[in-house]
Amino acid sequence: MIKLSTKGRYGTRLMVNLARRQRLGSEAVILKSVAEEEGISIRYLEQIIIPLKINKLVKSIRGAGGGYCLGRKAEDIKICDILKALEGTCSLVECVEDDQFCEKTSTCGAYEIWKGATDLLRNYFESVSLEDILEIGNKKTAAAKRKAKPK
Amino acid sequence: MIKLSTKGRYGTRLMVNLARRQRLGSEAVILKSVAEEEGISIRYLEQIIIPLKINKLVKSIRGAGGGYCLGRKAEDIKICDILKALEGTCSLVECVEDDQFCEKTSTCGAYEIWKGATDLLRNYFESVSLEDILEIGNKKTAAAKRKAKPK
DNA sequence: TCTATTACAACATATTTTTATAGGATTTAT
DNA sequence: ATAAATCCTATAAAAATATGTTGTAATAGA
Repeated sequence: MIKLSTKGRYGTRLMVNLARRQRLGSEAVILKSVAEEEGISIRYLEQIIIPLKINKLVKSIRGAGGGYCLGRKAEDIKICDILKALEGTCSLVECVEDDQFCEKTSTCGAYEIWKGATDLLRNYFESVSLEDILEIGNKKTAAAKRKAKPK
Repeated sequence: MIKLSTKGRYGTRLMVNLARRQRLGSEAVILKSVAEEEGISIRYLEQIIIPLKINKLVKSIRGAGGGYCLGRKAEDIKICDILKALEGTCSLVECVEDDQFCEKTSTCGAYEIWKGATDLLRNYFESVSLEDILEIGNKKTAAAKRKAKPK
């Protein structure tokens, strides 16, 4: 398994959840409700959302009646932004980002492979926004409805 | 970091090393020399090579003068084969491989993203063979030589 | 046949990172 | 004031990442 960590996965679901609820009209979304909907421990989400907040991907409103909302428009938040905030980088291996990391990069055969794969991934994650994901979700739901109630 | 584990990384370097030495005429390559060349603990390589052997990506020759060699031609070993042997799968998340893994896949917005990224990666890793990597390495070396000794 | 070399195996141990839970402090609307 | 939230710190549990030890088995070459 080329592992996308739980931080990256849960954090993305958190952001998608926030985007969806915001589109449906919610002002501030409380983390507890996200935790329940997504089936993730609220204590863990609290930790995960910190870097999202630091990177201005979400804004927080403290106190009663508070919660979280997106830091900017859903179409301006790319998956890559989320992963970068949570995992440090969007790449598969350190050496692709940091040429100090390994002294063998100039002779390493595998390097070119990790570079190629990382570029592919980064391109993809840079191209997809939260808005795009919501659209995909809508199509899925519509398709499911057509299947359930044909004609 | 979307992490490619050390098993996957070291294992790939091990295989590339084996392929290169084999092309240069070595019969059996002893693990100790790979460990030294790659700067990886031999103890760890011993653990990593076990699944490579089980999956017939390498053959072992026991006893004095023994060592390891590729299980088949370098052009017939794809990166994907190596990663599958070492990491179980070539995918970013469990749910893409195993629909029993998470009950939310039908409604999960993020699912389509992980699926798309995984397909991209798999395609790429299925397309690159050890032979291809050696060719890339040759070009790099040639380019470096041209640069060092121009005209 | 003996010896050195090498793979193979089964553990044990240590360190670090990831994953997750817990308790309480702080802020704020009502 | 109180309840509802975020915020902050500590700790626990599990997995990944190694390293160490003590062998056994196979084989080439002297």
